[in-house]
Amino acid sequence: MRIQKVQQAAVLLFAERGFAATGIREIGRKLELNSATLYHYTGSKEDLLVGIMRLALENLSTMGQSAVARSARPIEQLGYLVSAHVGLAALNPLTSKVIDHELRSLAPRNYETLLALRDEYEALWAEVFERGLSVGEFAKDTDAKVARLAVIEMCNGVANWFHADGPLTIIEIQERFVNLAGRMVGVDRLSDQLSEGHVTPVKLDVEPTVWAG
Amino acid sequence: MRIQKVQQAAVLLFAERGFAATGIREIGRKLELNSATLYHYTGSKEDLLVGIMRLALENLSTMGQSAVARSARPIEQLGYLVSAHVGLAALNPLTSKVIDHELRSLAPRNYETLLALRDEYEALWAEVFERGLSVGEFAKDTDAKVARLAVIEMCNGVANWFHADGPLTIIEIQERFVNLAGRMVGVDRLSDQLSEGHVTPVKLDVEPTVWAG
Amino acid sequence: MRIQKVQQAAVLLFAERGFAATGIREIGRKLELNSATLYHYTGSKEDLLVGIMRLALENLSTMGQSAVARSARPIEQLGYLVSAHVGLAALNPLTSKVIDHELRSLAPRNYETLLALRDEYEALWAEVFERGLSVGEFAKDTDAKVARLAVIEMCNGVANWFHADGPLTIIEIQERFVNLAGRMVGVDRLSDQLSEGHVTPVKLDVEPTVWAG
Amino acid sequence: MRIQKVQQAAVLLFAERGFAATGIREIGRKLELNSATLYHYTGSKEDLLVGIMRLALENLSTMGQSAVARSARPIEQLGYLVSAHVGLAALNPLTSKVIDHELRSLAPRNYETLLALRDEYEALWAEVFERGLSVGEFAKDTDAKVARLAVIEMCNGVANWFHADGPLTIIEIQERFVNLAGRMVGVDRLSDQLSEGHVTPVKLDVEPTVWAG
DNA sequence: GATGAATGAGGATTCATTCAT
DNA sequence: GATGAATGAATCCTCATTCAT
Repeated sequence: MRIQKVQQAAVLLFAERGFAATGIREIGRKLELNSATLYHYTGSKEDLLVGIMRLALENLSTMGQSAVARSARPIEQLGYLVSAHVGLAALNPLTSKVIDHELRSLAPRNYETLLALRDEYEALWAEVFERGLSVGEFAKDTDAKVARLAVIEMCNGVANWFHADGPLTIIEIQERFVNLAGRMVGVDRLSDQLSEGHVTPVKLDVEPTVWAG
Repeated sequence: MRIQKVQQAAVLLFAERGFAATGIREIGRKLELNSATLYHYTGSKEDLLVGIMRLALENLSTMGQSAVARSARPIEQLGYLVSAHVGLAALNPLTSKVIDHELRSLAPRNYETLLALRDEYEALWAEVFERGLSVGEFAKDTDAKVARLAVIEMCNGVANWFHADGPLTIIEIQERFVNLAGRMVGVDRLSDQLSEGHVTPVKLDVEPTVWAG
Repeated sequence: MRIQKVQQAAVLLFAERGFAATGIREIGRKLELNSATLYHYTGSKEDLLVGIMRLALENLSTMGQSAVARSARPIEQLGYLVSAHVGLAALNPLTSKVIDHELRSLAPRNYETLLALRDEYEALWAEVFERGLSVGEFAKDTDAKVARLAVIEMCNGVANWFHADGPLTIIEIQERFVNLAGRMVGVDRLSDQLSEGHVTPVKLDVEPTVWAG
Repeated sequence: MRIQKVQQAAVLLFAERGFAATGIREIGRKLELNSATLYHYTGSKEDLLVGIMRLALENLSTMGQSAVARSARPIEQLGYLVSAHVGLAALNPLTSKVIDHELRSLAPRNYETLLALRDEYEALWAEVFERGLSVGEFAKDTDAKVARLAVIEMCNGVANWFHADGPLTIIEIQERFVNLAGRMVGVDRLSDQLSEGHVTPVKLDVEPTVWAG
């Protein structure tokens, strides 16, 4: 039994019912483990959540930096960011739900730390939008902040409805979302402009493997 | 003390911390009321949530129908839907968060009922996208389902960041979002095509009035 | 609305579920009355019980004294006591259950008072058994105390199973029980020796009228 | 701490104050245990009651079958049934009170199950009375049903007043009750006819040991 | 008489967590 | 690593009762 299994069980339940509504005993039950045993793997229920979120947010941030580094042109950077974000959300939907919804469940100390991680990530987007505008690659009438928030939120949504056994592959989702985002800033068929192709997402260690049925 | 005040206090806390993490005593404390007294106004904590969500979802659904009824052209219908949805989310951000996040907190019976309400609403959008494509008003390469989910999710996001005392008015938000949604289906400056102007949102009875400070 | 109706509703519920398991609101509901209104009729839930038990026990005691006064012979006195007790239990089964089971629900002060009433009544029986033995009307090998307790308990039992719409009339029950009690002290067909016939029981004001169906 | 101790504490309190009037905290206090700890031993307060009643009723039923099996003659069978029942009631008075009074405290599901157990036991008595009459061992004018109910009820009563430190031993109680029951069906000195002697009762695991003082 | 609103105390139960084994 | 027993605090909710209207 490894910490990873514990985190996966936690992610599954946190995503499904929420952190507050999930009992430590439920996590134990899912692992066929006494709840007391979980305390060999984690200091507290909140620590478990923090470990999950930190890993996911650090991954997201790193991925974002790589995405931006793929090109010097804001429009392409936007495409890679969307591709990476959507890829991560589609391949790790449960973990993505957790980072989207459970920041508020953290005690102040942890909240600050993890919020900083997320802000760092969002700052990448902000810069891309600002440069896209100043450089003139984005439509002039774009509101950088509103557009940024809209794009990120629409990408987050993927975690809510994407299913691996659905009609679309992850690459197809990425393509559609890149094109949608491109259009939002006035660029058509942005997907075609990504010379490196779509970002291949990584399956996070904390993402549980759910069997389709 | 009216049921409305109870619902507003509940919305405030449910939106902030989540349903599961909110105690009935906290709601009472916010109202300076003994927790037992709350049970004069509601049958249970879940009933309180159901009352709130039903009202909000019914409102959303009605609003959506009116929006669609404003025009026969899918592209305009999309604009009005976005305008209405964003308007509601901006004027009632806390209630919107609750309907976005707390469906999962409901027991099966209530879950089904309210999910049906939301599905009814989303069906309006689905029809608009399908007709927009078949009629040829939307760009041919639009994926109706993906685009619909993306647009709705980006509109929902407004509830997460909009503040009445921020730099933008509700109408400005509506305009920007209508334009973003228009572009997503290949139409520029959709806001200008809405002959009736933007939908004026209604402040829901359950939405608490928060004082900016 | 009279206190009597309140007492009847209370007896019905106390007999069915027990005093502790009956809520003041349930009594109100049965009367289509707000629970607060009940406090116009009684000082407290316990007062309600006390009123019921006092009336019933006083009735029982009075009835017992009359029964004993009907004859100077212990064996006939026993017959009349049984006839009276069984008659009361059969005509007022719910109230009888309450006095049999709910003494323990009373606070010390009330407990003492009502226990004294019941003891007074049981003393009548004790005297009859003692005189029956000393006078030689009861079989010599009778254990006065054991027989007395056995007879009383078996009579109490009537309240548990007698139904007005059952196959036996109250008089038939009385006859059978008088004969059983007679035999227990060695006298056959005691019922035939009761020159005054069976005691006609009184329907207590607190006994609810239940409709057979 | 064993489940048995928990059951004993529960029986003590349930017998004294009734199930509904007994708090889970009181049971804990009696055991010097936090009330939460009780939930390691039982699923709920009602489960605790069910466990107690099931054990007692199964014991009663088994004992009744053995009693009937001791002889082929109904009159002796009656004697053994009374001996067994009274013996059990005298040795386990608190548990007996619980099974006599608390069936009504059970939720429908449990109520049915345990009522069936009790009915099975009472069916043994019914058969004995019917055969006693048909075979001609019982007085011809006996009303089988009434006599049966009277005898059982008078035996149940033992639990209400018997004390181990009283003047009579259990065997003496058994003898007197067997004789009383015999006379009720027209047979004198039935105790002398029980060739196997009185039934030796078993102390149930759930019966608390109360120290006389 | 009657009631809606209100409450403090307490109901059963579950919580995250600790610790000796 | 693993667990059963244990607990204090908290959970939602119901209790009997009071009181202004």
